[in-house]
Amino acid sequence: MSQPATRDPDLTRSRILDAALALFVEQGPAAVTMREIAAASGVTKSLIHHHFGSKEALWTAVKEDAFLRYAEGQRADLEAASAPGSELLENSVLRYFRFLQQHPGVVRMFAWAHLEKDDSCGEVDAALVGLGAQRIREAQQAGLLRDDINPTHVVTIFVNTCTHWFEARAHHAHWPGIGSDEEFLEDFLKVFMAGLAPRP
Amino acid sequence: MSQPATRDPDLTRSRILDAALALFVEQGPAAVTMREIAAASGVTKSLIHHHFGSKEALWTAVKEDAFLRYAEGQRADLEAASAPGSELLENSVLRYFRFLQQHPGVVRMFAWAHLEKDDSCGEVDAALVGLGAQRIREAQQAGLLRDDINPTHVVTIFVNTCTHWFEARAHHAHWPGIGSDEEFLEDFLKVFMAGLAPRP
DNA sequence: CAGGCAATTGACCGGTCGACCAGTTAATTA
DNA sequence: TAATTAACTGGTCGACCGGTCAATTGCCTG
Repeated sequence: MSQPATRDPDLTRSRILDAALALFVEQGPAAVTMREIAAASGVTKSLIHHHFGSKEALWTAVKEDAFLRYAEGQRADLEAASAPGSELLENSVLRYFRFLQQHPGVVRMFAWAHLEKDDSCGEVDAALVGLGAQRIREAQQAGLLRDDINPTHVVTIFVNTCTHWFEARAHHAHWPGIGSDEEFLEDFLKVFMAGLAPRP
Repeated sequence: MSQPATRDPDLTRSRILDAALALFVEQGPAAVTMREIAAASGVTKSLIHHHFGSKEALWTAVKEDAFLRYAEGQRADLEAASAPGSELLENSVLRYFRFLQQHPGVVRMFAWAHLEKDDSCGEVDAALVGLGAQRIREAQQAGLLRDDINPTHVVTIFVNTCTHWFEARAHHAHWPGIGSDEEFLEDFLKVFMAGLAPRP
């Protein structure tokens, strides 16, 4: 454990956070040891305690960091996409699906947090969901989507479907006749969009 | 740890399995100790090793037992419901939603299995999904449902939505405007059924 | 009723865990 | 440059982990 050329506590902190994130996401908080994290981040175990206090506190910091980055990425995506009206929802689903496809760690992170009943992670995206729901409400008022559905539930439906698709991938692989990511996404979008079309 | 009135290895085994299931579901396999399981099941730690060999083997046995009971319950439900045609799908969704609502442990059990990439649990319900998909295919051929959607994907969509609803309950609680179990179920069914209605 | 065998026990093992602490080293400040 | 503070290290602690083992107990069979 040779000393770094120059001391940089911020860099050290982020190195620890990165290594811890990778291990926690993969094995879950209970299965990871401080020794593993120390080895993976090239730092002594004592130094982790110095910076974060305890394993519990480190896990909390890792979660906060990860969810913050997730929320920022999603918000950037959401604000960049200013396509108006009817295609906005379809694009949102597509964007969210692609995001999870490219960030499998995020899905696992949420799953660990849910299992330990950590509801703090829900606060980070409450604003995002609120914003999405608002846009859906506007589309409803413009007559582009049926208006007898709670807008928040519209968001919840596609978030649940997409998230669980990636969470249970290995499980679903055994199901007869199941298709690829692309085939499933296409089918889901067909059903979802048709289900939300304005009623005659 | 007084000896039981009469020796009954089968009862002992099932007592251990029950106690282990409760603890594993609650805390996850890595966080539970053999000593906890022993205390909860009123049995010595050595006896658990005698009957199951190791913690790993016990966890496997617990999963097999739980998923088997799950699959049996679902199959019974599915066969009992012989309502023909268009209402069959809606009833399936309702039945699945109610089942998860009444068996929160099942949701967590699947989540733990998914996180450790255990795909063996997917084998237990492959047959169920196949059966469900077959019924949907029949409804498609009878013109009761649109036929341009993969029937397995139809099952996957509602399974994902319902499962994740209960898995992420605490998380969603922070989302603005979100409704109760009943309100969400109603909205989902509206979108889902309308999305699957035959195309004009 | 004798004797074999599985169920069951409590004591014990080596190993690893998270945490702590005294000491050293480098940057910062006055 | 002297003093102060914070980053960083290696060693160590008690607790607890999963697993083993010899000994005991009760059931079943011949």
